[in-house]
Amino acid sequence: MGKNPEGAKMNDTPSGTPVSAVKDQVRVRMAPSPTGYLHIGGARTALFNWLFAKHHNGKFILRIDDTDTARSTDESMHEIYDALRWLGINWDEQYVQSERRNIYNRYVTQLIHSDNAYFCYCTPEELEDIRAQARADKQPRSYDRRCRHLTSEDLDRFIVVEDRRPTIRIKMPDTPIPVEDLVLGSRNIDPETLEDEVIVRSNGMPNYNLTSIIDDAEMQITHVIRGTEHLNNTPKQIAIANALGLKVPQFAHIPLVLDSSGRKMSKRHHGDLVAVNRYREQGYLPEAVLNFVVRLGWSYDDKQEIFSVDELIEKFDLERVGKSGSVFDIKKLEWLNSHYINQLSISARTDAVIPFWQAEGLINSTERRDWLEDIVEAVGERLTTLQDILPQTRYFFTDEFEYEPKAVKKWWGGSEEKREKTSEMLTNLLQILEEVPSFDIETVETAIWKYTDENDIKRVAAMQALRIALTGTSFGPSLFDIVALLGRDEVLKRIPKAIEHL
RNA sequence: GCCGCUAUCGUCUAGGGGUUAGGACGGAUGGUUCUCAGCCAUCAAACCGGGGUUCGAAUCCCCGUAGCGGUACCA
Repeated sequence: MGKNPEGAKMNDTPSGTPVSAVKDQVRVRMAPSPTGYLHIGGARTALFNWLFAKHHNGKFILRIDDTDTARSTDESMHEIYDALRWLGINWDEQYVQSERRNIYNRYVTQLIHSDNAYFCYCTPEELEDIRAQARADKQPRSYDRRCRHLTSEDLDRFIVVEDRRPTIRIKMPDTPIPVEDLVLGSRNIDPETLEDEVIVRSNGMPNYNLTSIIDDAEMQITHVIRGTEHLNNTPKQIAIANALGLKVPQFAHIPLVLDSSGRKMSKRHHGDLVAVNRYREQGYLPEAVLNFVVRLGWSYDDKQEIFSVDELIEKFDLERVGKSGSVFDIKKLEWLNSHYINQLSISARTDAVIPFWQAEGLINSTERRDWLEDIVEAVGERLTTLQDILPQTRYFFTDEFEYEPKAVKKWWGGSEEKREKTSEMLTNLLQILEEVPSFDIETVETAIWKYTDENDIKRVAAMQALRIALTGTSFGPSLFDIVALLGRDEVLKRIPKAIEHL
C-alpha cells in the first residue's frame, strides 16, 4: 500500500475539473501566506513566476495560503495585493485557501479510505519526546509512525477516556521518490528520510503540504516556481499527489535571497528591511526594484544590467537561473533606482516627487507647477531615491533651516577672524546682489565672478559661503540656479539673516 | 543530530578542457566643476581545498571543507 495507489491512474481530479481544458497552457502561481507584508524574496518569487507566465503566454495565479488561521490576517492579505499591484505584477486568477476547505476534506477522505493516511493521537508533548529520542538515536526521521498501528485499546483510551483530538498523517511510501527540478536537476529521495507529515491539524484545518499540492493540481498549475526553502517539502508533496492520483507539476526551486552575512532574508531577522512597502515609501521606483530583484539569481548575458519589464518578459528563462543564493546589495538597488529616476522626464519626475513634498508639509496644491518643475530640473541627477528630494530642496520652501555645522565650520570658518571675513564677504555679496539690474542667472553669475576675481577671492569660498547662507547646506544644485529659483526677495532676506547668525 | 542544497573579484554575475577569466555595483586615483551628484579616464579585486582523469583542469570525476536551507498540529 502507499507506493502505487489505484487513484494514481485517474486523469481528472475528484471535483471533476477536466485537465484537458487548458492543456499546454503554462499556469503558475504565487502562494503567499498572509502573515505579514510582502517581502523582497516574495516579490522575486512573484516576479519569476509572473515573467515565466508572461513569457509563455500563460496565466499567473495568486493563491492566498492562509490555512494557518492563527497567524493569517486580512490586513496583510491586502498589503500583499497592494505591493504586487505597485510592482505591476497583475494576476489572472485569485484563490483563497480558507474558502476551499470542502475540497481538501474530500481529498482527505479519499486518503483515509485508500489507507494512505491515518489518525494520529499523539499530543504535542509526546511528539516532542519522540523527537528528542529520535535525535538522540540519530534517526533520519523524527516521528516513529506509532499511530500507524493502534490497537482498539489504544483508541479507546485516546478517544473515549482522554477525549483526544487527532491529527491526520500521510503514510509515506517505502519506495524512493524521484524529484525533478528545472533549476537544480533530478535526484531520488530515500523514503527512509520522509516524515509521515501531519496533513490535517487537530482543529480540522488542513496543512500546507496537503493544500499546496492539491491546489496545484486543482488549479492545473504546470510549474511551481518557489524558493529553495521548500525543496524538502517537494518529495512529501509528490508522495501526497501520488497517493491521490493527482498530476504533479514541474518544480523549479530558486535560490534564496541572502543578507550581507549570507543568511536567508526573513521578516523575523530583518524586520521591515525586507518589506517591499518600505522601499516604496523611501522612494524607490517599482521598475528599479523589479530590475534589481530579477538579477538576484537570474542573468541574461555578460553585457546587460538594465532590463525593461517588456525585455524581461521576452528574455526571462528558467534555464538561466543560478543555483546558489544571492546577497541583497542595497548599493546596487540604489544605483538602479537613480538610473530609473534619471530616466524619468522632468514632468514625470516632478509628479513622482510631489507626494514626498506634500507628506513633509512643504507644499500644498497651490504651488506653481512650472516652478516645481524648475526645481526638479535644477536638482538634476542628484536623486538616489525620491525621498532625497527633501534634503535637496527643503530650503526652497522654507527659510527655517539649520545651518549645517560641518559646512559652517568649513566654509564660514572656525575662528572669530575667519567669520569676520566671511561676514564681510557676504555683506559685499549682498550689496552686489542688491544692485544687480536683473536677477537672471547670467547677470548674477557675471556680477559675482567680477567680485571674486577683482578681490582675489576664491570662487569656491564665496560660493560655498553664499550657498550655506541661502540653503544651510554645502551641497546641491548650481548656486546660480538656486538664486534664480529662490528669487530676489528671498535671497536678499536670507543673506542678512546669515550675517546675523555669524 | 538527521536530511538536503550550494561553492568565480567585497557584492550580482558571464564564461567554461588551452582565455591577459569578461561585465556591472561598490571601492580607490586623476580630470571636469561654485559644492554635491553626475560624467570621462585609470587602477586594485575572484575560479574553497585535496586528490584523480587529461598533453593540459577554474571547467569533468571523487573526497573533504565551509556556508546555507529544512527538520512544527508555519508556509
